[in-house]
Amino acid sequence: MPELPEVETVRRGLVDRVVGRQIARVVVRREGLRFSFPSDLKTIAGTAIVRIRRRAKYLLLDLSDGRVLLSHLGMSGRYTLFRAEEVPPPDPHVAPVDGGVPASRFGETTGFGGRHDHFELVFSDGSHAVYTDPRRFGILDLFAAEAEAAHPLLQHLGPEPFPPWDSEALGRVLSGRKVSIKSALLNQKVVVGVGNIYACEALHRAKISPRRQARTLVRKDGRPTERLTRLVDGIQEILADAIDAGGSTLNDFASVEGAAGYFSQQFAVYGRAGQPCPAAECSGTVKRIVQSNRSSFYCPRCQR
DNA sequence: AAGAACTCCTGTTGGC
DNA sequence: TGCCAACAGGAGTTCT
Repeated sequence: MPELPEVETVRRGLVDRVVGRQIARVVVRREGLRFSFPSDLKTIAGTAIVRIRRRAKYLLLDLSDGRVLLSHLGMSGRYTLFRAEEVPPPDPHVAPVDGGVPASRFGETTGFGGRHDHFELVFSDGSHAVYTDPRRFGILDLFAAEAEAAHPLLQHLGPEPFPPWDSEALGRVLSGRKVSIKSALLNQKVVVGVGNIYACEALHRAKISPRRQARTLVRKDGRPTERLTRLVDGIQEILADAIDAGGSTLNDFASVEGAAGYFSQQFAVYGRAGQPCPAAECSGTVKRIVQSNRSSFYCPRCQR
């Protein structure tokens, strides 16, 4: 589910509700997600969350003892926050897990003790943050702040898709590359934060075929083409629109759950195979193809 | 070396 | 109605 705008929306929701809180306890309900949970995860008890940053699609929670808790939502991860008074009553028929909050008979719907609630942070004021991830593609890691720059998941990441990043920067990376522009956009070494959906949408806005070779967007002298300029504009516009859409629902803690999902307005092409291209003056039909094992949606008529 | 394909997992959807 | 294959999604790993 989450691409950069969704992760940013979750970050903002968490900032409002957990920055400044002290972690009283960590409840772990399974071994790990994609990777095992860090063996010292429970040692974050007693620290406070002092800041929450985002890098690419990673959330970075700065702890008061100088360590960083890294969280990636994978494809189905979400956080649900409960105030102390919202914690559901324990079900006497269900044994507590890990000495933590007993599973509730409401667990499946509230996020408490549900089958995919893998860990939770219990704060000293009695509130909770529950991490739920049915597909378990998420990642959790813990390391000292000084180790961040060399972290294997972070050190090879490309630039954030916002200024000063621009078409010249993107052009330098794409020069000579034969890979399709769509696949290039999904490569986090090229630019971070753009996932399958927004890559399709940005290419549609820029009227560029996802099949076009990346190198054809760069002139021989290394300068960006008009297409490349349109593409960077398209990426930045759609990400900004999506963040705004997420932000508009932030009052409600539901957005922290990720329930807001992708910003709700209709996508122009994503998931719309067989439907008419919504671009002005275009009479084409949206088509679905597979690139690098991922679905691409585009209009062969207006996207060249 | 670059690019494509495969892999992890599970809930949902579409076709027969 | 029931069964099952296909699909979705991020990114590390493996293959070509």
